[in-house]
Amino acid sequence: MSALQDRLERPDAAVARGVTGGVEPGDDGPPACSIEQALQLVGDRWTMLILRDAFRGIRRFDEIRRDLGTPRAVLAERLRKLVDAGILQRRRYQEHPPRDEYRLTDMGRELSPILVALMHWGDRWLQDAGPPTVLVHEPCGTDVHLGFHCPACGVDFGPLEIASRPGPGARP
Amino acid sequence: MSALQDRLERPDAAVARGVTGGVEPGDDGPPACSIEQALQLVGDRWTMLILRDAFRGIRRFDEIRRDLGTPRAVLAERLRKLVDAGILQRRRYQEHPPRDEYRLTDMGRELSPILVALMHWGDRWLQDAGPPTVLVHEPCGTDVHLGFHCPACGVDFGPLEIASRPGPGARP
DNA sequence: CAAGTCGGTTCGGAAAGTGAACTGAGATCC
DNA sequence: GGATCTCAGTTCACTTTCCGAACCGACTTG
Repeated sequence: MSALQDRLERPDAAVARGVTGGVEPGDDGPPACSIEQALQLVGDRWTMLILRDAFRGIRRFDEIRRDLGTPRAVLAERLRKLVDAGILQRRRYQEHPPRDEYRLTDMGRELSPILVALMHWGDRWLQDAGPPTVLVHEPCGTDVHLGFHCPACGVDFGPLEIASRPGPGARP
Repeated sequence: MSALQDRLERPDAAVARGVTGGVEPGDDGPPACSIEQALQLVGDRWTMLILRDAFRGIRRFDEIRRDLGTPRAVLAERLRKLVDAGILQRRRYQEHPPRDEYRLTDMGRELSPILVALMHWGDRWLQDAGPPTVLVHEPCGTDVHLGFHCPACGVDFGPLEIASRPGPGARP
């Protein structure tokens, strides 16, 4: 039985020590868990949708606002936060009148697996008419597959074969 | 130049027609975009953290509450929502006193790529001391790799090689 | 029978989200 | 050259959600 299977089945499991989290009494500094830290930046409905738009090539204030219907104040605040975090970059695209747009940085572009994973999950469980959009590997046109792969074994696998261990940045 | 590269570079791009989204004037029914639909269920900081805990084997009300510090009312509401959606299942684990726990369904378990993608991104961009936790392929102990893979070409690739097309469930 | 645990609900105040109106720089129209 | 338009916000009043603390009821343990 795999480690995840174990966690899924054992009612009294105190397993999975690896993933740190929770708010300890003397809570100082950022949370140890990367998921929690990531969510502090992008774990918000509007933020995620803004990023989806960025991947779609929608990057001007009013364009985003029209597309999503985000209240202006919220959009301005979220864009500020994303720029401060280094996920978006504000760039002048014309001088007269001066206009800026928000484009993904490398940091932002690497969020794509998260968006793709959300999309695949939504396709599979929420869309009964079939996926409204499919992503393809452009050179060949084959449907994009996002999954766990082991370079050592050369196999694809599912969540049940995953185990977690403390990493180099683990805290005492 | 790839389709995504195109969207990323062209300032006037009206590309990426595939991914549908936005709120059309006579907005009826669920959004066409799977990302948006998925976010309506799991696009919330607490919800994501509750799910992270579920993967860690934390599944009782008070256990979650202690771990995350979620206000009771919020936790109760989120769990209700997740159960209604079919992501968690409420299951009696003892009769005296009657106690239930919340465990992942298949639908919930398939959220793992989203959590893993969040974790990897957080590890890479937010944790300068190195990842606090690493996920390994249990049979061999190698670090888990989550990525885009093309079964036809047999290669791994990045977001720049992705193109989007209307799928079978696309709307007119 | 008193105290404790688990899984909630209820409540009042604080924070965040929301739509509408306003601003201000520049372009365009007539 | 004045009126209007666009873009990218800010400000404001109002509503919704969140939050922490208190309470509750079923059951167990001492």
